[in-house]
Amino acid sequence: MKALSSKQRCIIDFIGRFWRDNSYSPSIREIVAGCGLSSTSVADYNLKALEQGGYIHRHREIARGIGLPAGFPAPGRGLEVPLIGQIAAGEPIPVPDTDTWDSTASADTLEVPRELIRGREGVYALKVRGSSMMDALISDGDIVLMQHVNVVENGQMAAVWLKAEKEATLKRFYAEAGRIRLQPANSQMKPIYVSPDNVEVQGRVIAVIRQLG
Amino acid sequence: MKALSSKQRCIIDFIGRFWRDNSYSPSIREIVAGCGLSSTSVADYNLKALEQGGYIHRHREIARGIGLPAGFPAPGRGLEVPLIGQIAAGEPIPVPDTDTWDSTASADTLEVPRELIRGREGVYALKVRGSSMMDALISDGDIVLMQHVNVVENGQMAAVWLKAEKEATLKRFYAEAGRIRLQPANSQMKPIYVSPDNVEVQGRVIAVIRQLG
DNA sequence: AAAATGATAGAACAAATGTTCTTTAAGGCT
DNA sequence: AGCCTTAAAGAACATTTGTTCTATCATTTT
Repeated sequence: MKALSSKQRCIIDFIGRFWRDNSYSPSIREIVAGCGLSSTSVADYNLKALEQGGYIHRHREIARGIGLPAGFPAPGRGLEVPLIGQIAAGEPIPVPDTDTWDSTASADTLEVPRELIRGREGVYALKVRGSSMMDALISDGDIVLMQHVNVVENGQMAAVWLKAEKEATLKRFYAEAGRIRLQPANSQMKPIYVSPDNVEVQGRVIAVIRQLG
Repeated sequence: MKALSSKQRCIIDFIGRFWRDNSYSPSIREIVAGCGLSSTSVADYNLKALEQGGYIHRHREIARGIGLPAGFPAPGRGLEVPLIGQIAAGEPIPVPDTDTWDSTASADTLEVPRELIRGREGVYALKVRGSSMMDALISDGDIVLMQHVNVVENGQMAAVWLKAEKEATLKRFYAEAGRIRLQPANSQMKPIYVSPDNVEVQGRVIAVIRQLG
């Protein structure tokens, strides 16, 4: 299997983008336009190569019958969010830049139901490592779906970075007079009080997914 | 908005089925064949009505450009599982019949990532009511993804029905000599020992989804 | 250099497919 | 009955769109 030419790379990307936007495959001529090709035969030529390589599935004689292998993002269904790393107490979270948001740049992605995201921007996923979050009903191996925000409402579960302690943790966030209360979800554990200068909100938890067995 | 005629019902179902099988929309003439219509104009006539009712989206002049609203099952992406009810201690779980498995018959469905199901059969979802499962890191409002099985391996989280107590609960399941140990996930709670005759496994938990904020 | 292979162009063809027009039938309503 | 709306038939039409054929140019191989 040979390496993809830049044209072929473009074609695959275009098909993926087109699928994302329209829920159906582009026609040959739309590929020609989208990738700046000069002729439908050039598109056909490269599509044949791509099909042989298993990058796409073509349905002969069927209009807009180009399919992408499973695992490709589809509109209206699940959404792909980047799984950007793990969170464990004592380690910083590598939050990606919100401006240059590009899920394809991330090594690993996770498909999640659209209902969980509900149109929110800047959503990413973290894998929880260690059982240090057990007090928040989150255990080792869970996936937490995060939204990258700098400010959260009172009572929301958030990933906060404690500058002095150099520690990231998941806690419920309460802004009180002159201080911040970080409340574990477990009533048996006492809240932590910190100065507003000391905390940096990295994102808020919008969902938890735990896979068993 | 008027009720759907049987033709229109058939058309929508056919489109959905076709989408499931082929990853692309059927052509008008395929709809004609699939629903036993007599002419393309009949299909067009009903498709216009369906579009007006918001049941489908049509892209004019685009071959196979019929789209279905979000939430419809798509191949290779998420899977729809029936959300068949709630589970709370003391109430029975209405486990559906495995033979007549029909997710469309269920009132509510949930789309879950394919990775969570991994090809398993008989998967359904339950909404957890009450905080009685807190000891298993599952709280009120969580969605538990269940697989309908009659026997589980030791240590797996399962929904068990205690015949004598007439009570359903989520616990870790351990078959020991002459008895069954039902172990809460929380070390502060003591296990329950019951007779094998008294327990009926309703399914095992394969994932937990918690939605916040 | 000659031949072979890979890639590109342009055009034309044929099939697939959405659209529309006319006609007919069936009820409902005045 | 007469008139209207809804529904259906059938055909024809116009685009869209996949496919193919031939010629050209570049690159590699012999």
